[in-house]
Amino acid sequence: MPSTDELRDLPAQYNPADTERAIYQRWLDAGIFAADEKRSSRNGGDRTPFVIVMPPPNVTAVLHMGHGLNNTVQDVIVRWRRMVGDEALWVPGTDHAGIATQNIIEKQLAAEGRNKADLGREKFVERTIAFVEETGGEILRQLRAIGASADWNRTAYTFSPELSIGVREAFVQLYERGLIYRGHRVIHWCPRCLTSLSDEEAEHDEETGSLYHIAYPIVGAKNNAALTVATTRPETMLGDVAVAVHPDDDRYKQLIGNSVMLPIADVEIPVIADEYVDPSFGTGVVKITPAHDPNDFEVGKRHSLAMPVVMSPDGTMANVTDAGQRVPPELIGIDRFEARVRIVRTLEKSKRLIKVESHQHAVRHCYRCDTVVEPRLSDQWFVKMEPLAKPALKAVRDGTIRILPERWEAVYINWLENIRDWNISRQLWWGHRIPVWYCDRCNCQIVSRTDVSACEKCGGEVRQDDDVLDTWFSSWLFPISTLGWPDKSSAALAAFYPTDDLITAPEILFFWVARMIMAGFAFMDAAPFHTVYLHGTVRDMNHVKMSKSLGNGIDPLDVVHSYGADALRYTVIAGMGMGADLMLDPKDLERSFSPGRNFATKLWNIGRFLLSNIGSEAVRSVDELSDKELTLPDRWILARLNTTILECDTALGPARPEKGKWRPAERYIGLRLSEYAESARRFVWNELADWYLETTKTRIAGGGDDAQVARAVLTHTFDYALRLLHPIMPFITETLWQRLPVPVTAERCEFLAIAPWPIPTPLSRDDKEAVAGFDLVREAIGAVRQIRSDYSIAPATSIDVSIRSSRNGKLFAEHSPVIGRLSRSVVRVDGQSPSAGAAHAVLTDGTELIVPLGGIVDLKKECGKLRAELEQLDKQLDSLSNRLENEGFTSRAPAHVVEAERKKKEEWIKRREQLSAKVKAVCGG
RNA sequence: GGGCGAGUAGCUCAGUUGGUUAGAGCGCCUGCCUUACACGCAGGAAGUCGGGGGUUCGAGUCCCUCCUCGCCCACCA
Repeated sequence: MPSTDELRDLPAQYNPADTERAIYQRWLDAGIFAADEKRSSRNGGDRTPFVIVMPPPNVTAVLHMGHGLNNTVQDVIVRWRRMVGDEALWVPGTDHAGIATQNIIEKQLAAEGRNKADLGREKFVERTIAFVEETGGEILRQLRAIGASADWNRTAYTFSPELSIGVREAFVQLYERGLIYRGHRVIHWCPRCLTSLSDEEAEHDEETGSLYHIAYPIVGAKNNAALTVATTRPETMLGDVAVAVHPDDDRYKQLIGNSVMLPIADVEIPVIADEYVDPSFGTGVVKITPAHDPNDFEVGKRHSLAMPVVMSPDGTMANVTDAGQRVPPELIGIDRFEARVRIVRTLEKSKRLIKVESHQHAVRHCYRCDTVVEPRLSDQWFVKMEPLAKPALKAVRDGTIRILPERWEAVYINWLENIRDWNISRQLWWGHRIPVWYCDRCNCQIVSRTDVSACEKCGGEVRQDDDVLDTWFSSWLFPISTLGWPDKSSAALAAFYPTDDLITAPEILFFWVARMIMAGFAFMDAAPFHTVYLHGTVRDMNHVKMSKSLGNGIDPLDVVHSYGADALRYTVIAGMGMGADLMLDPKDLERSFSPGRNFATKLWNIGRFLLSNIGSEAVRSVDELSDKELTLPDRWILARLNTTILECDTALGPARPEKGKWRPAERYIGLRLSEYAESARRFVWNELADWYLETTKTRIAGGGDDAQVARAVLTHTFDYALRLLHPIMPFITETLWQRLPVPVTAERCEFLAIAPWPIPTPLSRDDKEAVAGFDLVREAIGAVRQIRSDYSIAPATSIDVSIRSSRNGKLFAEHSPVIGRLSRSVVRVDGQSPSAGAAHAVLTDGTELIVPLGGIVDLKKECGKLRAELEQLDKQLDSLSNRLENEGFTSRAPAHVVEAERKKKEEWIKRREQLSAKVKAVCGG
């Protein structure tokens, strides 16, 4: 424990930079973030486990506000549960981020004037590993700066050898269950990343394009008759193998079975009938390009059409497969968008272009590089999703899993109900290689958990599939793989799976959250967590999402440096309603973060007052204080503390469902972190600091037994306040708490971070009476302050206040020193009657306050103000009376409402009397 | 095209099952460096609750409709 001198030497200004790092190190040294499997009740220990798995940031990422928000929310919850006494585990980790990381290395190479082909696959992967080793994990180090209390011993990486075992296991298991298959179909292809993408990775973007109407001459028809097709993508027409019309479309019925001449390519293609065609759109005639459009692919399959591929993987025109010489030489090698322009120009010249309409449509883009994706026929590995989706749907429907805010549950359900198979193969070099080997000799395929060096059947040479798995194929296993799966005897898995909360942004609900739920059921037969909390997005003041590329970002480390981690955390938590976006001003950090810093400073100064006035001598325990010893303010603040603890607990809600499933009543409550923060802040600032602390000054200065009581209550209250605030502002609360004098009887727990979460103290006292009593005292102080302000009485001018009270005379007499001190007045109880020329105030209990104003103020002006106030009150009273006389109201409104209105009327009448007395006093006569 | 959310004080947002004088923080105005704190203290101004219609004794809250913004989903080329 620090010496008294040390306590007194608390610097006047709190400087987070001086202390945060050291405190964090002490937490680490003490191992308080490390969870122990043996202590988990699931392994026979005495603590209920509470587990959060961190959404692993990309291994190449640097900390931005989004991470700051996400991880602060997680840390607040984990710290709360740790204090409550759970065996709290927060599993940190990073994601190897296939495409994203590969893109970075490719950019590096490009800057060196090279490309990945120059290096070759092996060298490229080596280089990427080296890069990740050097820079990866930086983001996890940065998370420590904001106080993240993760169990760093368990830091996971989706591409580590341990987690890779799980990836293979998952693939093989699903394959064996018939849920992974190789499919030949049109998928989303990114011509820049040169890989296929899943449906989720190809993002829709609304764009204004053109709808080109093109004439395809009918073969053998007279007068150059033609069918006009409408398309947004003329460049794919070279791959057309038919034009389709609706079978019932009278306009075209008779042409079915005929042929048309495909312009430019100059090949004959049939006119076919297919229900897929919507006669009311465009011309009612659709060109069918099976290799470059998913719908056309289906049509092509139905009609057994050829599927010529007329574009290279990089998006340039070429006769790739089954295309013959459809692409004319002058277009070969031309980029698809340039080809579109040239084709349109050619059609125009040959009068085949009928018209061009402006057209709104959604175009899909690569979620990593924003390139327009190209639908492309290819062979890929798919996961059959419907069987996996079933239990995941049921879990949310039956309350095994809840999603907050509630509205996301509908979005989740809608997606799963319409789920489509998941393309998991990527034509990349960075990622988990697909565990499939091919033997060209006997033409077989081997799917294996371990590397295969020779064909099982013929002993021939084998080659592994070139493709890698979608990054999300490893991330979806994170809750189980980080805990040891597929080793089902893993102690960690037994102790900590299923986990509890999953906290992330809605953007990855489908990418990650839904798939984790499916994986949980598929591989562990249990939901991975019972609560999904989807928080908002960090935006600037124009509501634009913060991003480095837009330059509207805020570097959390800058904020930590200038304002402290606690200020950052407080701002993020207090400013964020359930699921709502968080607005911060990148151009004015002061505006965004000063409230948090100011609150930290407030705490610091309460601490300074407390330590310099109370010293480090052990205080008495509040449990031992008798009712008689406690003063009114003591009882008031203790009652307020109890209320505040309850408010915080209510806002935080139940940590887990009672019997494995959320009951409707509790399903959508809790995790209202901003309400929790606000309750704690209001208590500390507006009750503890503004009122209670002020009342202790005279008592502590007075010495004696009562000073000891004040010391004890103040210390206890601040102690508990620090506990309530610790999850939000861990650094400053720990710093101050470490120096708090401990009650004589208590055992000092080493760290606030593991000190017990407050529970309301059972008070034998009549709380209600205490609260009402001290509220009266506060009201008296407020009344005098109001008078001083109304009459512009300078602080230096001392005024006399007479208090007349029949019922609460004793109360005011007892607290007149406090009233005097806090209202800067000389207070006399049972003073004179109100007379003209005096300010007059009446408290709710009827107590009168009289302040003689002789020579101090302009009474005339004040008189006018008062009369206006009286008039206003009369009006309101009138309308209230009318309501009560309205039979519709008295007969139809519930009795308690009518009763409440009657009571209110009585109160107002009373207030009217008081006000007219005031008018009389000030205005005279 | 389908679905969801939002529109309340200058800004960011609370407003429980309808109950009658709509709240907080920041900002703003006034006065104070009162021996924990000017990163502070005290006092104050400020809202036709997006528009219109309806139900009701009573609507920010329920219903209908329109407007504006945002998000998610989607194989009409």
